[in-house]
Amino acid sequence: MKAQELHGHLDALLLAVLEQGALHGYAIIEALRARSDGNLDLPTGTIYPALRRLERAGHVASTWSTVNGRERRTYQLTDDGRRALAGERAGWREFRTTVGQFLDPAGPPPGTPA
Amino acid sequence: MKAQELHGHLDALLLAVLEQGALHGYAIIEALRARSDGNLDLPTGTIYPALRRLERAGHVASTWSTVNGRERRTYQLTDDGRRALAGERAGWREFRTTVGQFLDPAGPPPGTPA
DNA sequence: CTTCATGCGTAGCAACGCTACTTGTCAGAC
DNA sequence: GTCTGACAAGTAGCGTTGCTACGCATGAAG
Repeated sequence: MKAQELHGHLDALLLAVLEQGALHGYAIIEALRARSDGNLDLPTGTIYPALRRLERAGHVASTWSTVNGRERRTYQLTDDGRRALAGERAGWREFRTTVGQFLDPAGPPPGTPA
Repeated sequence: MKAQELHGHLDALLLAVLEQGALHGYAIIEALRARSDGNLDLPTGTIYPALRRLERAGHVASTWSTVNGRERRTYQLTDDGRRALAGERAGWREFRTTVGQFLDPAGPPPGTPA
């Protein structure tokens, strides 16, 4: 899929991936690819700057480690990040509903129950 | 809602609004606001350039008319635009599913049935 | 010894929507 | 008579964001 459309939702995806456990950048890329059935194949030039943004924002924290002589920077969600993720989820639901009113076939999307 | 997230989906929204009949720019803004329960309140600086993009792309065609001494530019979907809208709908569904795999609570989103 | 997977990173670009502004008519308030 | 506000169109310039295309380094495999 054209990843251009991700605009503004990438941060949420990253937080969601890290929700299930700390990962380093390279592993995040693979996790995104795996969990999306290969639909999301994001280049490093997208991920690394995004992670630094998230760190600057306080949503994630990073720690360096060396595995097999290779330097890894492992990112983990902070409490602030967890809160941010909740907000992103709410925002996503609203976005999805709003846009869905125009692009989904008629009938209320049951993804937003009650 | 933050319209920033619209990035890449605005064209689809515009095509979807025009699907139900030709409208002029100002009316499109009101239609978006109405059909989204006020969630989508887009400024003219967003709509007008977008419509010109769509026209340049051949997805819509415009005709001028004067109503009550006020100049109106009415946009209507072209056949090409109708095809584009179908594509946008497919893209939206894919996007929604992909991102939903990360941001929606577990369980298959019934918005994508079968 | 060279290639490939792993792993991090930056510089510069392009796309897109937003803010802020301008121009103009008409209706209604003052 | 004037002025405000809804209607109606438009542009210039900005900021954010993701992408392309690089560079650097290690370890394993051929």
